Amino acid sequence: MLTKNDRLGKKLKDRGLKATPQRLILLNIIEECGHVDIEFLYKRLKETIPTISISTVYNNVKKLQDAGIIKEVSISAFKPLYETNISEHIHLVCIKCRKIIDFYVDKEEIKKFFSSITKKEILSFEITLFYLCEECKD
Amino acid sequence: MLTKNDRLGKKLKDRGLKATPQRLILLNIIEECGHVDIEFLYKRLKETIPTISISTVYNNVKKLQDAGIIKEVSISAFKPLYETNISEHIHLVCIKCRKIIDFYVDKEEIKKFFSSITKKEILSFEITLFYLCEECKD
DNA sequence: GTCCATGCAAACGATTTGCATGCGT
DNA sequence: ACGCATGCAAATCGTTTGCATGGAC
Repeated sequence: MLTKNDRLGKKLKDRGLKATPQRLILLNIIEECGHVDIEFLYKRLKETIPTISISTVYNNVKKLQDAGIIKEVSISAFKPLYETNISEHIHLVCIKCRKIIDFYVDKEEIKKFFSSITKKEILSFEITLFYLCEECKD
Repeated sequence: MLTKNDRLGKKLKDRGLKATPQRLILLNIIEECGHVDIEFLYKRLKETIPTISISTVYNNVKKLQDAGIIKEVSISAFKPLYETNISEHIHLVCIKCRKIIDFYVDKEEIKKFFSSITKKEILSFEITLFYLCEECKD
């Protein structure tokens, strides 16, 4: 039975990165909170490690990105966000509360749909859909 | 018969913005070049108006965005880009030469497709597709 | 002992703001 | 004459870098 920290530590070591407390907590925050920006990460990290430096946050986010452990999300009117979800999915954004949720799709189905529309071989995609979530419909 | 400047000037005045030379040329550059960043705009504007200030570029880009005349494009690994195209379309990005082209779609068809997949009423979308363009296939 | 990550401070780049000037109406 | 846009400089914000320290292997 692997603890959460063991699992996150393994994730890091598998890519040749040391499993420091800073990195474990950072990964944990991203996993739990979904789509977070640098500022949010820094604030949350400081709760556990009050001495953490903002440069450590930036440096680690970049390292984890390069290692393919986290991914940057670009959505207009949002700051760059980070997520641990590597598998292909699309984002659903509520136009009112701005909450972002992941929606898993059949990657091949999406690629096929757009290949047929564009008459080009689509290799990958970034898709954000805007809607009004249940809570905001009231 | 409207000249290009008349047309761009009207676009500005219709939204309550003055049609200054800086704004007319800025709009003209975005229209001609498609997806441009601030730096590119500034360099190109200086060719015609050598005294133009970078703050004028920033301020005008923001004003035109607020007025709905130009739109910001967010794509991972790209700086924020601006386009005059307001009508809904998707972006095709070559993974090799990074050239971006617009592809016009039937908005309703796209919304219907994703509404049926997600079981939610999709109101709008931001879609970027990655592919290998003809020139780069060699 | 070596390597790498950290925290701090300084540097840097991008963007915003305040203000004096000047143009267009 | 008035209001807004401009250009400049300074201020600010976000991000990166250099470096000394310290911990893990």
